[in-house]
Amino acid sequence: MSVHEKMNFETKQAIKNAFIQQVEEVGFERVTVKNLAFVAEINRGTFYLHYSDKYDVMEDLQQELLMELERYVKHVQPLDAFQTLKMGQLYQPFIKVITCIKEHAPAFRMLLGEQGSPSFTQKVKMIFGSHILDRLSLIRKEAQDPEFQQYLQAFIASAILGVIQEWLDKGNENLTVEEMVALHFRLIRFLGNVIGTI
Amino acid sequence: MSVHEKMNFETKQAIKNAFIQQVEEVGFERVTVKNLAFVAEINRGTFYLHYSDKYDVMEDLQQELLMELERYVKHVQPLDAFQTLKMGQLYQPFIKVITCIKEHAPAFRMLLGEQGSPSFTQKVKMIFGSHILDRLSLIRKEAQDPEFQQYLQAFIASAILGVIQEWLDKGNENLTVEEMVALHFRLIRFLGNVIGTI
DNA sequence: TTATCAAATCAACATTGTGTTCAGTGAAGG
DNA sequence: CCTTCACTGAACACAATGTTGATTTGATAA
Repeated sequence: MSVHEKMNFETKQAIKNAFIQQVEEVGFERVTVKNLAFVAEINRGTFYLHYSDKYDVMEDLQQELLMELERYVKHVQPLDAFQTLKMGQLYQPFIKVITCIKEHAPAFRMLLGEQGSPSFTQKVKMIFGSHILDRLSLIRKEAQDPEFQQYLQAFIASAILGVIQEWLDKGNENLTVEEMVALHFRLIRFLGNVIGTI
Repeated sequence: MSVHEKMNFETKQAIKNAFIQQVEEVGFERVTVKNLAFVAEINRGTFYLHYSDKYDVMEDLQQELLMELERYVKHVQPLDAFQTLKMGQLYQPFIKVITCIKEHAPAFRMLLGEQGSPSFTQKVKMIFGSHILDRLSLIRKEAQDPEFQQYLQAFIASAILGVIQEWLDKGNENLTVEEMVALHFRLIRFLGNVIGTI
């Protein structure tokens, strides 16, 4: 634990950036405090004035991003059964999620990537999955069965996050937020058609 | 590297089991060779006769499971556009995947879980995603556009794996393989309906 | 200008896990 | 009976950890 109350914000930020860079480079397990200090250009002792260990940095970073994600998702328009029937309304939370992730792309790319954290991925799914499910259950009573609801949420949230992960992998300049939304419309429409023919 | 050629198979197995148990308990990063040896009830030196470090164990375990998964998935009936039109045919690879994962539930639960490996998860998605996509592109020319195909595969494979992860979490006695398949039919039918009303 | 104080530095320390080596043990099989 | 071989146990140098205490830096404000 740190003894000091107020500390240089930029040092913490430097540590977090070094952390993101190092995890991408060697994977979380191979990150050492020694190397973090070197990359962040601080003394190893200074690290311990801010964090107790590398797990502490990881948690701080995840907390920061999850709160940011909540903030974005919460600012959707209030729920309304009639409005929800419009696709744009149903996907309001989804648009927010894409925007937020694009805003913090390097951190999300790391945490959702091959060297990232499964528990973080799970939490991200929960956050926007529950918001989408809230809207779905307004227009479909079937989506209110708790057992089914749970799997439905896992299904939809995983599908969307899977596409987002692919998008982050490619380097996110490839597609804009609007194109991502259009892509999802196309994917869902495609699936609907396939199902229709069977 | 190990010096010996033939070694006791049970010792390697004991190490792998200890590894699965330890990763679930403390997470991969906190697993130590010292503890693995203790849990597996072998001398620490003996560990190094079989593996060079804990990463080596992780890779061995992943290889073993990925090859097993390939084996299951490959044994599907040959592709045929007419047959593929039947839902059961389209989901042949999917049924194989569920069966294989259920067969090796403890290892998959660990590797696909919150303490698991994102890169392993990615590889599993690729294996069964590509098989499903092969079948889909037989009946839908749209699924042949490489750019779209890539995202479609991520979308479908992630959705299915999301449900499987949920199923593993709950303890897999909860649903049988047949019920899992039925659940997926229901999920896809549900989505089709929702899309239809928009 | 100078005194102050928080933040960062630097060196030293005990501790813990690593990976390697090597002499020894004990059971199975020719 | 004696060889073989997986495994044991103890010792080793090495590297990263987390902590401590003394010291330097630099911004602020009296």
